[in-house]
Amino acid sequence: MLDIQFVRENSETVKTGMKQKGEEDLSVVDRVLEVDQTWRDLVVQVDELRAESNTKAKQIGVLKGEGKHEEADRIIRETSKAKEEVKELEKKMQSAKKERDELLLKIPNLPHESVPVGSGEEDNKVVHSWGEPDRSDWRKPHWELAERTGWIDFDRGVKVAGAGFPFYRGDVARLQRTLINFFIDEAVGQGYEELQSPFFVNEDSARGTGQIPDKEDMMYEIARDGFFPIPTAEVPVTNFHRDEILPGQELPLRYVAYTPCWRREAGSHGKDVRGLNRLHQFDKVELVKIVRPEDSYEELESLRRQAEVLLEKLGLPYRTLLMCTGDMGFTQSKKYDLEVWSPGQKRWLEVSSCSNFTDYQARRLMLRYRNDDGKPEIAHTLNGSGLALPRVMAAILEAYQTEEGKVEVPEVLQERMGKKLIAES
RNA sequence: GGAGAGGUGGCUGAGUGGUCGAAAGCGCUCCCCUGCUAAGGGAGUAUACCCUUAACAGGGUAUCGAGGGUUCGAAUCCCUCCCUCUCCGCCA
Repeated sequence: MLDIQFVRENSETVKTGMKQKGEEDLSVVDRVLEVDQTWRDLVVQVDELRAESNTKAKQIGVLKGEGKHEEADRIIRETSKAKEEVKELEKKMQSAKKERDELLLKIPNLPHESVPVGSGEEDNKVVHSWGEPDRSDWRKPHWELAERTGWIDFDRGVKVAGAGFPFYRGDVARLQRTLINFFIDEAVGQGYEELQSPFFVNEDSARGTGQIPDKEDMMYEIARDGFFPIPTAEVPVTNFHRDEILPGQELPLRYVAYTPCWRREAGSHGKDVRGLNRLHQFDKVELVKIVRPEDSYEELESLRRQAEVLLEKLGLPYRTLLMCTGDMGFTQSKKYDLEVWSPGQKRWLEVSSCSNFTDYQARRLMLRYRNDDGKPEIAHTLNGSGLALPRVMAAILEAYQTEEGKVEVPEVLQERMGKKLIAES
């Protein structure tokens, strides 16, 4: 959420940013300010009343200590009246605070000035591209290849779990594991700390990174035990330092974590989601950064670069999009999407999304650091996929397939993989 | 899963109804002292919010695992939940 103080002082800036992000109801800003004022008035009243009764309680203590019981009883009688009043005002104050914060959560993070203003996909800017997309006609989409060879077993996945839960077999399973290791090792080589996280989180964590209440439908829920299977490693890893004040010299913190991800993907079916394009369970290597506010946009560039290099090393043509204001997420101030070319489908597939959340996410997490003045300050958080596995797998299968229906192993993986060619098993 | 013990500031740890946001020690910061080092002396050292102020700063409120209750007054008493430790059971 945004800093209430900032909203108080910059309501017009907030509205402008909201409009750019495609929010229609700007009245929420005024309502926040209104309820905030109500709350502040109540705080003053309650604090005064409490100060008064604190003073009296102390007097009573002193009087009783001195044995002046009658005087003490007199004050007690006075005070018990005020008690009711405090209770009532406290209730009002709490509900005003709650209302204000709920409204505040409806205000999105504001876009950075470098983000193109626009309303949809068509306004996203291609800022970088690498490699030549292969538009020849003979390449099969990965699902045809995978089904025919039995490398990826969608049908048995349906039997055992459901649609969107495939089995990977033999060399393709091995290729996936090799890719995961490759991605992690690359990040570790760049100074990221590897983290193995829980795959389930509690409600506080889901709330911390904003899955609740905005994106509840995205997650599976294990209601009986109060867990949510993670939709992305962003959730456990960013929550790692929730409610902490980090020593300033520890920043920037950079983490890399491999996890499976579970997403309900309610309502998405059809051609675009065939094969590996969209799954209920998939693997992802995620990069998370916790940085000083003044560094966060620079850190976003290096984060994006970290992800881009992986595709280059794999020899997969891709392009990088700077998302426009209208196509950005609620909590993001700036976001890049990396799209790999899928030569079998003749389309771009999103394999990474690198975002700067500035202090928006960290405020909710109470994730702070001690700045150079020794004062606690909200840190900035960033994350990006490096990379999401299924679509990279799809692109590899399609781009590296041979006319005999085999798949070459990308050179950078050959040694780790222990082979150069994946043949039908 | 059963039985018991416990959760206090950066850390250790005292505090079982009143002047306790909290003793003491350690750590940290600044100052003094001492040729250097070590030792010693003094001061300071949580977080959030609100109010006043141009600012420096000052005042107030809340917070002793979380939430609720009793009371004029709760770290201290009661209830619920969470977590940690010990023993037993189970288990990769």
